[in-house]
Amino acid sequence: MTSGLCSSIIPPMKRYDPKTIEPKWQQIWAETKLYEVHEDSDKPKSYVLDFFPYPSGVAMHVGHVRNYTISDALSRYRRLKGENVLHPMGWDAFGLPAENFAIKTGISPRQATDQNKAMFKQQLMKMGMSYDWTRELDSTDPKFYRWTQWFFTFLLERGLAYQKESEQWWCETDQTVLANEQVEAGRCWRCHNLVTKKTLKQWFFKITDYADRLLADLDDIDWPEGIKTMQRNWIGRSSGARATFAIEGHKDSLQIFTTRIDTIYGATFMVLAPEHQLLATITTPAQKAAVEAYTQATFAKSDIERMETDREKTGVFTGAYAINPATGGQLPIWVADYVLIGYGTGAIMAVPGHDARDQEFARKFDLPIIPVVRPVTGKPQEDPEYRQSIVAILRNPKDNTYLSINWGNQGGNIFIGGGRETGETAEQTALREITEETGYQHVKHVTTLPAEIEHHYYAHSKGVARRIDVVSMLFELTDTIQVAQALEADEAGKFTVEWLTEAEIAQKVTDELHLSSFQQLVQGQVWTGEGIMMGSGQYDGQSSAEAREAMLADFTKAGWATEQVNYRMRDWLISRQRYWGAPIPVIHCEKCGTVAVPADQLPVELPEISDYQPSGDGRSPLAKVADWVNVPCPQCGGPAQRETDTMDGFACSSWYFLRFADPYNDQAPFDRAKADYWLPVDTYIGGAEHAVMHLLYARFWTKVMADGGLIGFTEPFTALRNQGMILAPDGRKMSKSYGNTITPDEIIEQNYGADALRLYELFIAPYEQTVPWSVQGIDGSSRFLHRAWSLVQDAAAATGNAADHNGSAETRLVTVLHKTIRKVTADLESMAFNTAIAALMEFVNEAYKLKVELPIAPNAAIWQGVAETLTILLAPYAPHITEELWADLGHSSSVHSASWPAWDAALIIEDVMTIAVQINGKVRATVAVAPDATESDIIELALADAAVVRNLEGRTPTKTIFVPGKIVNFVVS
RNA sequence: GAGCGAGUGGUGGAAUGGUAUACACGACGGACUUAAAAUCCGUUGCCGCAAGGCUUGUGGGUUCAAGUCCCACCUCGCUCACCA
Repeated sequence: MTSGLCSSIIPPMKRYDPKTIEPKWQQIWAETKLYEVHEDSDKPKSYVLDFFPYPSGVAMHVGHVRNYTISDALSRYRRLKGENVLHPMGWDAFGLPAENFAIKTGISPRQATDQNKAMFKQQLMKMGMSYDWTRELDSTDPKFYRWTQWFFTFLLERGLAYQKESEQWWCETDQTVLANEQVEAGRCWRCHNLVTKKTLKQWFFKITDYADRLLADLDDIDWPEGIKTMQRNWIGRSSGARATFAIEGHKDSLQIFTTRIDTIYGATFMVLAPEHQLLATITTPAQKAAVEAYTQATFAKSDIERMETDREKTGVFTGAYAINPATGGQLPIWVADYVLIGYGTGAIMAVPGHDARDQEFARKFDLPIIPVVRPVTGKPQEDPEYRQSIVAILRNPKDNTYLSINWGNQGGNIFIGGGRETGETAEQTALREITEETGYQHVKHVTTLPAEIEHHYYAHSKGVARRIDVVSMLFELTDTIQVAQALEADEAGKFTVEWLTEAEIAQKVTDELHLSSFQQLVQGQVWTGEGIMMGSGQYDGQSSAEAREAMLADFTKAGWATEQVNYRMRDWLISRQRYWGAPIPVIHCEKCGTVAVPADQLPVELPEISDYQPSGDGRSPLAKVADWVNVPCPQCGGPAQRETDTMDGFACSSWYFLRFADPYNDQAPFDRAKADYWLPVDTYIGGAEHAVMHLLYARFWTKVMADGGLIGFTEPFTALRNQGMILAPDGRKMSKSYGNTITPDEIIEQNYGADALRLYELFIAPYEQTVPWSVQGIDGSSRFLHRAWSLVQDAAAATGNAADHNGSAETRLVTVLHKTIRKVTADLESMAFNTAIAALMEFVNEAYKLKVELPIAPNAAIWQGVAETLTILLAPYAPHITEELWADLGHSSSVHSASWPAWDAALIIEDVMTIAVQINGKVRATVAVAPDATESDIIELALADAAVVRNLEGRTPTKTIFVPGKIVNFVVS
């Protein structure tokens, strides 16, 4: 056949039209139940889960769907690898937005939620996500929240849920209390209005009981380090001591918490939080008015004002004194708002010598500052030589600069320093060194640090390790007359004298001893680090760490101190004064007290109401529904009232991942065998914003369930991955209010289709990186799909089986294909989707070039095999087009049920290797060699290269580095 | 202020200590077209006509060899923020 005839007979190539292909396959997948999974499989299980989304009233944008695209690609890859993949989706649908919408419009939260769910699901369906929709969950479905309520009673029975009257964050706008985690810089996390405090009787979960395990188990899970750090900081474990201080003339004593019991000899006053109960009893009549005025003023301040950290310290003396149990000394007791009632005991011993806040306070109110820890700087060395030494900082008061010596490469800028000679005072040494090294003579002593610094260093110029005790002094220049320097031989000409400003010092002086001297002498900083004890009686000379242990042991024996661990984390406030949540399943009976609703009476269903306004008295709208509130007591049958608070939405998301394992169970929240089969979640994917809330709560519930024998594991999410945010093309966050959102729907509509969108979501950057969306960028993904389509369609349509073809082109094609399989496989294992897709683009580009030498039509057999592999490699990201191509290649089963291809290492070996030739580390030439060329062959070839000869300039290499397959490096002098 | 992360072309980005700038966007040139779009083929870090030289935030160090490892600094992003 001639080519002219051919083109008139062969029908034109089938056009790639995502708009017809995508809905077609979505329907077929649903009909054939392609993504439904069951436990009865001999394949290894894998559970890939997205964070539980809240279906808001605004459609998802391309940033939201990045999360689902990543997890879907991963799920599809794992299925192809032969794993039994659970990949479910559901709705975390309780919450304020739906309720506030109801208040505004009268549309019930139920109705709004159902609409939003439908919209979100529709969006995900159009994206071709491979969820097992038979397991879809809705946390607002009574069949689901029945079990959330069941867990509440489960916690109640175990003493892990309790009720307490306490002051709590209160959002006036949303008319509800908030958990600590939900207050961000003094504002409500939902409406961003300032929050206040309100005293209410509230339900709590005792998460603090699990603080140690929540901390320790972080070590064993594969989570981003940043998230683990945030959780560690949030839990905020600090171990220290609780100590009792007697109060002069009172029976009551003062309890304090400190992590630095070693500094107790340096305590010079005590501070109570303004809310501290003892204040009323210990304040003397003379100070009463002042203290009351202070506390009143404090309470009148908003919490946001009180949380300002750069505020000047304020406080008032109470007139009372405590006795330092270690020294017997008298310590004035002050009240100040920098001490927080919620942490420790709400009272501290103040050690202004070693705590920056206490020092700031002491300076302001002229209280004594006593150092009891000598600073230690530098790294201790073996067998050090001991010397006494000085650091002298000389200020020129005229322009506020400081004299420094620049040693260049030998150590940068330092101040004047030197060893003390026998019989010399520190001040004499300083004056001598200043004159010798700089020639200045007329200076006056300003101040000396009260504690000598112990410094360890290696003196390179003398070749010895040294431990020195250093007296640090500040001098001022009285006039600028200089005499000649008198330098030691090894110092002459090696340094220059420079006058530096404070800002320059911060940049240029890096020596720990000199910088620390400057910070303490000039900037008034205190030493908060470790060191050697002084002024502390029998503990003098011990390291601060040793003293901490010794004192704790001694003081514990003496009966006035005890070891104590404190957590920053508080118990989880679970009650909310809102309608749209799971009712707390509790009934208050006058006779029986607080009674849990029995399991067989669950769920406590939300009544339908028409008025969603909060009741205005700090109770939820449910309080207004009399026939729902008034019920007989489950225990005595007498008159009783239901609890009207509902649960925080985070209760639902603390266990939903277990329900996916067994979503239809009406006897239990889940069957243990099913839960133990599917869980823990293998890969959990979502944004970093849930670092401390959901992820901490879910870990807590999992541990409670494990302790209760409901499951056989203690961590819910083995691996966690955070996807980065997609910003709008303008670089700002996508937001309805900026009008810069881009939705997946509009991109699919513009004929790009879901596959191009999915591909671009993954190609745009590494998945964890924040990146602005590029409107034109998606063209590249779309073009690539069209090119892949043409290639595979050409192969599918071809029928030839040429015997006499281009063998070297075929080898090349197979080599490139197998390299691509290897690269794509490795990249998917590490979720490097962007480079996996780049490798596929390279392969298609290469195939386009090779089909010139090895035409497709007569070589159909070769190209069809290549096309099949390419189609499978592409399937995880572009599930629709690959399904269509797979069918056109003659398959009747789904490409998503195919097997992931393996690569053959033998086929990857290239027939020519390129070796770079370096001279002194610079690439000067490349040589082409056979893969089996020996080292000496290659070196000989390299030395013969014209560019190499020219650059060697007749020199003979003194050394030759050979890295097989990579480089040859000739070292010449 | 503290902790964590990141600085590579015009842009998004690539690179087990071994040929920096893969892949893509954009731009430019060409083919096809009556024309445009689409498509296909090229060019594209900087300086230079070229030979060649220079280049991964800045400065230093380790190494035969540094974007990569070490030290200091600068800038940006995120998180926490008086937690004793």
